[in-house]
Amino acid sequence: MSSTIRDIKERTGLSLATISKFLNGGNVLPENKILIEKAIRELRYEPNELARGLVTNKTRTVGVVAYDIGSLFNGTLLRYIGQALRKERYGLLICDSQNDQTVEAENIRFLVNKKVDGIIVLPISRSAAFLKPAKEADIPVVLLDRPLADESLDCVRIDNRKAAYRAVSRLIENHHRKIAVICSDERNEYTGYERYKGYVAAMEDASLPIPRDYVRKRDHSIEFGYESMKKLLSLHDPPTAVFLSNYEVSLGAVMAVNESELSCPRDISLMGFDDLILSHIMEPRLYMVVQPMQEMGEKACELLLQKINSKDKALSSEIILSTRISDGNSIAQLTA
Amino acid sequence: MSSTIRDIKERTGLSLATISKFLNGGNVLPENKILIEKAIRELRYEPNELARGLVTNKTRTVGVVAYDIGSLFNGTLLRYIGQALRKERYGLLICDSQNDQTVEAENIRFLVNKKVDGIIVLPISRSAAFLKPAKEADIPVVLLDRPLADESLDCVRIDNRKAAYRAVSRLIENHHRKIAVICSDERNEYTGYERYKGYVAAMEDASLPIPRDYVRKRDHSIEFGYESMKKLLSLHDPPTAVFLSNYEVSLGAVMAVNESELSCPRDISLMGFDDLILSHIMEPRLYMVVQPMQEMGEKACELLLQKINSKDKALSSEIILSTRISDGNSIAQLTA
DNA sequence: CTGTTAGCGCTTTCAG
DNA sequence: CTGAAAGCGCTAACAG
Repeated sequence: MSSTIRDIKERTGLSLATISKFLNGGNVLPENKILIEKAIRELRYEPNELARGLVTNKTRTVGVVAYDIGSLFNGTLLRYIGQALRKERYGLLICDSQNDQTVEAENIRFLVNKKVDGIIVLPISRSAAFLKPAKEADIPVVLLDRPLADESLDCVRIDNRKAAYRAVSRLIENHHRKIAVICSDERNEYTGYERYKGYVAAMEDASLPIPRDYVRKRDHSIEFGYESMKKLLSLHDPPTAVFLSNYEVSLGAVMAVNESELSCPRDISLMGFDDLILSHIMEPRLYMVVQPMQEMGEKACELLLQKINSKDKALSSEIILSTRISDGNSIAQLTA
Repeated sequence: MSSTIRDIKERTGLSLATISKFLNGGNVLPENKILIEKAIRELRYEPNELARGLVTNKTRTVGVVAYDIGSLFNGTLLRYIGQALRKERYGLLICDSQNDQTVEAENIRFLVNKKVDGIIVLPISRSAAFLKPAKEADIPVVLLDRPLADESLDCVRIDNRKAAYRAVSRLIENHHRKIAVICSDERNEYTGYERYKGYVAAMEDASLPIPRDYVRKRDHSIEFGYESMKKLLSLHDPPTAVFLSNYEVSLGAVMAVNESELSCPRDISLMGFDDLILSHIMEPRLYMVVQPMQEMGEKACELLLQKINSKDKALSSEIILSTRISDGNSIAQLTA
């Protein structure tokens, strides 16, 4: 059994209050300070955070609910969040929703019961209902990557539609007119839908047609990217460029191109999304929409800590971070 | 503020003890049961887990300390662990060590302070020192993927050396004699070293030479796999086969081959490690050493829960799970 | 600066 | 089956 503050009391002859005060950074006589420090060392005392949390209603711990801990996007963001929180001496509790709304709701309840001081959510659900337990317990929440449909809460994200618009525009600037898109289904995913809309807007603004065959919508997976690219390449009137609207799809699509007889950018130009691991190492080096992952993680933490430390819950703010397009060699400039 | 057991007492006129008993699954009169359930619903009561943990010293929560949450290997394992724990109605707290021993040690202390019932560790450190806080608090620990050098603790893993030996033997069976290896450095990583040893043993048992140029040792990264494969392919006496000893390296190496003029398996045969996302979709389909990720996650949970629920701490056991080699088309059969 | 006292929300004897 | 009371380990007034 580990030792308690009471053992220190016995050992030092001081009162609980004095010791507690010392532990929390208060001022005590130098001689007592030495006494207490010695006792702590000898007893290997560690404060019981449960007891502490029970009385203070603060745990100096932040919870993160991620929609899929197995995905690189989530993993990368989690890493940055962890680093940011560590700097502020906050602990981090991560929960995986396994892409399942039921689990997601449970996770919120779990963290609320653990009395975390705040929660960062990478949500699956589009509705705010699952956040109710946090709201009732008055625990601040910040959304990351995806906002909700029915309530505007604090959120850190990019403007997916604009990012996609710019990406497709870049292809158009290079005189591509036959541009296809591979993206995830709107029913599944907020970001997929937004990016698709961006593609459509860019095409329409340039008065370019969007043949049905050029739109491949399904899910956020390597398999889908691979299959779709194979299909696109085998069309009797194939596109000259493809907008790959997320990381997994980008990976799969590049694999399909590399397996084929065709080469990028000679035969097909590519614009990808999310530079997670591949851009620096593979050929063709993809032009990609780059999300500021680190900044996203950091801003989410910053915003959350701010809400934690100021009980004026103010209006909720959306922080929209800007993306950039990293240059590669995957786009051919066609002649006008 | 959320409601407490006391509010239920007021509402029902029953005593704290009765309500507590009900909450913990004890028997109460049917009429009281109804009364309590109604009050719980109306007050949206949720037990305060801190208070509960403070008195019971049980939190029904397991902590996992992963060495790098951004890696697919960790992420995949975490996903399975989460699923297994959920089935047993245990909560899960994940901590990321950011590949840093200091953070790793902090994470252990953090979880101990959170009074988790047990901890699963995917360790960075090779020495057991960082686990001391858990030991002192009498919290059971199970290692996953990697054992420690100086103490034999409960551990779930594969036999890396044997797995590598078999993988390389498979190449040899196909009459390859010039076989290279790309692996991580022994100073960095236990598994890398073991796999390298397996490679060496297989080569020696077959009396095959190991030219210095054929051994590329550094780190567990896509970049390194890519660079190394480029180097190997450009040797004046290149290997006919390469053993890629981990997932990242496998990815990078395949990219390098696909970019080159050479083709697999015609010009170069490949044996990979860890089937995380690519095997089903890419060409060449790699022969790979497959770790039973799901079983690893599940066994680790099983073993831990067993230790949690039996205070006889018995001897520590190592569970060595078997690997298999999944067939692909990345190995050419040479003529004897 | 230090000590006394109460109490956070819950479980757990022990009587009844 | 139920209730009264003690206490888990700590912090937070308030006096001194």
